[in-house]
Amino acid sequence: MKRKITLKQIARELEVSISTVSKALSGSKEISEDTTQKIQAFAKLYNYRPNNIALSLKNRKTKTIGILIPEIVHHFFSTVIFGIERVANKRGYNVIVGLSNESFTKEIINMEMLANGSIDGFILSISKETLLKQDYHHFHATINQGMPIVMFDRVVSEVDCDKVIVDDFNGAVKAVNMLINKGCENIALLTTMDYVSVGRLRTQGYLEALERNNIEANSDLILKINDSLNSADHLDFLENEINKFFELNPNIDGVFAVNELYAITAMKVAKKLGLKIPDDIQVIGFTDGVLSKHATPTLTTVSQHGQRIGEQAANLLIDRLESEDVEPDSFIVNSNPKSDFIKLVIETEIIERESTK
Amino acid sequence: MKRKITLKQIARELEVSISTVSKALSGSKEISEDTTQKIQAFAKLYNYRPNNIALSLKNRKTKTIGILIPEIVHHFFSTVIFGIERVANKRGYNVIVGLSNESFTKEIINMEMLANGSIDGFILSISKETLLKQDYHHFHATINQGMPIVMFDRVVSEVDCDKVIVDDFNGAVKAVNMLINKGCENIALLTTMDYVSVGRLRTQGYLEALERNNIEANSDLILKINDSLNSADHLDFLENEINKFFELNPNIDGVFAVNELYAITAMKVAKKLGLKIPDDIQVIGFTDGVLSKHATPTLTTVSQHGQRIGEQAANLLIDRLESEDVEPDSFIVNSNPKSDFIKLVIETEIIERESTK
DNA sequence: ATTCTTAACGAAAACGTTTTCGTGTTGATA
DNA sequence: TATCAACACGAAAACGTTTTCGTTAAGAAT
Repeated sequence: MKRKITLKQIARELEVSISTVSKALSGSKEISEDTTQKIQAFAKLYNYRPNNIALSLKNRKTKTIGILIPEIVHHFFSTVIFGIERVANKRGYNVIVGLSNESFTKEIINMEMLANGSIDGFILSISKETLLKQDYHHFHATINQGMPIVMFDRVVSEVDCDKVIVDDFNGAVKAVNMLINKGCENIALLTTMDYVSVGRLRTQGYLEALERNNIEANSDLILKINDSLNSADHLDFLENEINKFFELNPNIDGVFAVNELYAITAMKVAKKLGLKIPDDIQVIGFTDGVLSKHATPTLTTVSQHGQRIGEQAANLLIDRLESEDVEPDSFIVNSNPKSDFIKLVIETEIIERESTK
Repeated sequence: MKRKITLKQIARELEVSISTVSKALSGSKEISEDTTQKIQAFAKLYNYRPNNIALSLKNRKTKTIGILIPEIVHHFFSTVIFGIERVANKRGYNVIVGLSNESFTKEIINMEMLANGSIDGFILSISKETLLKQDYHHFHATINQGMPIVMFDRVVSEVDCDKVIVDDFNGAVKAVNMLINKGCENIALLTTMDYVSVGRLRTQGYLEALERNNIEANSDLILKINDSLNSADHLDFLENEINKFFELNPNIDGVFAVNELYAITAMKVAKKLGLKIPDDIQVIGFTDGVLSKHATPTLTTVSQHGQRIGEQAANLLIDRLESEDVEPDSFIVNSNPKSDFIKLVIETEIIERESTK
């Protein structure tokens, strides 16, 4: 087991100084042909690679970006990570991921753990608990320390930073419009509680689409589902809720659900009630995950392009990191700092499958 | 925007030396009560946190572990990451993830990028291309540099390191046994090409179970699917293959599939052919992912406990990392180095759902 | 013969820590 | 009064780089 070789060892072995070795390896013309040759050969032989940590310390930048997300066993989030990793890698960065598990405290701990030099900037999506508490001091703190943040999907106007969001509102409008165009007259909405902004926006889109088509919204057709309980119990609960809902409103001929799970559960319940999809009832979901593709019938859904979100977020962050190099402490008088932050809206796209006519 | 404060700045401000500050903050009794108080108060006020990079350089350990997996948009792998992150975090480690995208070259590049000081050790699952090429020099190289590796799921006997694997063989045996016990007489196997070890092991388990029950294996009932093409085309191709297969073998009354996708596709095809599940044909899959839970009917499947795999892998790695501290360069004469490596086998568990009687 | 370039290299600082080993002062002891 | 221990602190090395600024010697120019 041979430890990694360092400049110092090469220098000692070849009886030159550390600086000479460093220069020779970087091809400086300050060093003679002969010594350069000799040093480079030796380095190749021993497979010398500069130590990243030492470089990070010297350059005061780590070339790694921190991702902080609520959960990872989740199609949308893993798609975003994929996108981030793709461009990060291409641009010479590594990614280190932290999971908040939707917890405020874990979010803070994770940020503090990473903000002490381990990374150059954050890409994150806010945890549910943080959104509930509306306490954003940790974001402000790290931004104040000069560490840039890019938020995606679950963002918040109280924090000034670059953002990449899904056009939830228009995605919902498009979906509901499609249902209307395909002949639905009583369109139900399956949504979450309001504090998660994306749920709220999709709900608003639903209402907007109805209004644009001069259809009066009927609160009986809106089911808000409490998503606080987890997995195991949740599934039964969800099925029951939707079942009751459908039985109470037999006139429903279209369903717009704010996520995949609600949509396919609705399809399952509908089938059990003897309804034919898409003949008796049409369904559109949100998020183009694995469930939508493989459900029977396959689910028409609003795709959020998670990978693109990740790619854009990574580009925004890295652009900002590398622009900071140029203006060490801002030469330009910043007339309106807030306008500096970019908010990218990623358009949604409806993927038509079998659950609509 | 105030940059993070350092020991040096505290020292200058308080007119003491850097060493005094360091000692005071670590509570050394070498420093007087008074100065300690003063320094700690000042540090708290300015929210001092030691710089991780500097610590890493000094201690020659980064307290972060590198994860290298073939893909991340994949239920099993993200579950493993979840498990890793959980114990890593608990034990004071960060995780940095790299994606090989099943490519040999990307696997190597990623390893080299991380092996230069960024991490203390690897947890990885081998890419398909690497398995095909059977070229493992990069694993040997990093191990030789003193960087420990823990492999999971897709492992290989040629590399000496800790391993955490699923009991694919017995999982398959159990599944096929269950089908037999539930009355199936013509059990089909849906599997991949042999070079992915897990596919091979599950196939062997299938054969073993038949043999144990004195049922002669029938090669007509085994469908090996070429999984080299990706996603979009793949799905149609898969459905066609299985369709042909079912039509050619109308006597099939049980299906064991080596993954979720094959299983639910089989169910879909079966339903289209007018077969009732589980009455006419029973199906068991492998991997307890989101598809199994939400398919109609829900799928009986062999759960691999991805989270536990991740947790065990992380524990193995960290245990090894922290034991190395004690024996700097092994005092003990290692009589049999190979026996030092641990191979954990995580038992599978069959989750019974609606696709079996 | 003296000054000036230039080539080729080395010394040292810096990044932010921790830790070992001084060093000076104080009060007590012989 | 001389010695000693204890106390409180500082200097410096070390981790592995890069880079700035010497420094030396040789050859060219004056």
